Amino acid sequence: MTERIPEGVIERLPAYLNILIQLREDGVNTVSSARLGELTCVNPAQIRRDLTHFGSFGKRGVGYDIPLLVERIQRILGSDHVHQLALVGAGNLGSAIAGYHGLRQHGFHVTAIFDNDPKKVGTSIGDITIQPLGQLEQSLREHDIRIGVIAVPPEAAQEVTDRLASAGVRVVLNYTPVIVRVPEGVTLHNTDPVHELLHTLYYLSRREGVARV
Amino acid sequence: MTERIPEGVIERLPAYLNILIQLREDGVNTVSSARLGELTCVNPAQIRRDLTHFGSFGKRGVGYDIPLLVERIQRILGSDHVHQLALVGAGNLGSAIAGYHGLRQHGFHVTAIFDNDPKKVGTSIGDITIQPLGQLEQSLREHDIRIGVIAVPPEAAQEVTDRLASAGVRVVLNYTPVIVRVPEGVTLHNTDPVHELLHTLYYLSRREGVARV
DNA sequence: TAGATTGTTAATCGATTAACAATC
DNA sequence: TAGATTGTTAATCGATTAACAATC
Repeated sequence: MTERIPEGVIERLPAYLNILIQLREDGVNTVSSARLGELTCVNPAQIRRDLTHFGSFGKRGVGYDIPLLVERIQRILGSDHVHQLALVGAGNLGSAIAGYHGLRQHGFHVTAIFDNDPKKVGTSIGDITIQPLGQLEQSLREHDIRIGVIAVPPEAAQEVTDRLASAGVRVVLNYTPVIVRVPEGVTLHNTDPVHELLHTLYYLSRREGVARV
Repeated sequence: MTERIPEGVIERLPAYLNILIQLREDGVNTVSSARLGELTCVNPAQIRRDLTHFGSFGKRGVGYDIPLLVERIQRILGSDHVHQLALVGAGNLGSAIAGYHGLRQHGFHVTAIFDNDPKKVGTSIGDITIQPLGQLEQSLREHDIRIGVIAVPPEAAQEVTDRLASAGVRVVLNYTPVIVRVPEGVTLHNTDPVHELLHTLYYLSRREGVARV
């Protein structure tokens, strides 16, 4: 299976997974590509096409077994096992992220939280004790953490990114509005609400667009 | 100019804008499509192509005038004037959003904040006083607010969405992990950090991908 | 067996890119 | 004038979709 998988496919898999998990929670056992297409706003033919990149998971005349498909997609994405995650910044945003239910649901576990506010260090969010920034490198190496989430004030973003990267982090999720640079081999995700709002705005001002994004 | 603009173009404009604003702040006056392409990780030909959908803003042999291009893109997107925004939920996440610098920078103004915790009602975030949820409809109509941001606990997400929509909101930005339904004519944006993490995970587990997303 | 729905191929569609003439 | 870089066309590429045979 050395075939190259198109980006678009990988981007849609989490959307399928979300709906499938919700269906599973509702006790539904089987779903057709037609129904899944409705729920995800994706063309049914495309869903079938997407899945065939990884194998054939359905039963003709019946549809897809939901628990099985969930499992398969999770294995494809790598969310079938726990991923440890370091959170830098324990302000409002950091606290919100640490408490976010969806993370846990998909196998992400906040293992370490850092902040350089002495008032916060030593206190806890959930069951994680906030550590001083100085311990970042040591702690990351100790737990072999590969994913870092940045929720610090903008001016600290680049420095924190650099330190995360040099401590072995492979994926950086940047929640600040600053554009940070990452070294080769590190994947950067910018989560900028404004970016999306601007995008929507275009359609809003045109009185167009019912696009679900 | 009744030409249909491809989605992809509209999605890239905010990225151009972000870089252009940053360049402008750095005092740079002119940029070529080649340089802008480098900074945004977009093919220069594509940038030029994208812009021609709206006119021709550059000077051959010279490049693009940054202040002018910023202005043009802002006008295209509709971020050249202030947009009022209602925030529902004043917990950690809500507070983080209210204090987010990038919003203001792009002309978004948090006009009203709602929460149903009596301890929070009456207190302020920045210079906005938190109102009880009961005042949502009245307050939205009064200020003619078209954009709503949901930062409430998951179980309240759908109800709040419904109320926002029926009070005239046209764009809903959903920060909860719940899938909410919106009526026809309302644009929904889901901001789900897990979605992105899962996407990245795929490349991480394959030791591939340096994709900047 | 009849009905349903997948997996897969082939056709369509649109987006990206390369190339270059226009022009600053 | 020479060099640079746009605007635009045409070629490439890839992704989406329709259609249908396979099969549950």
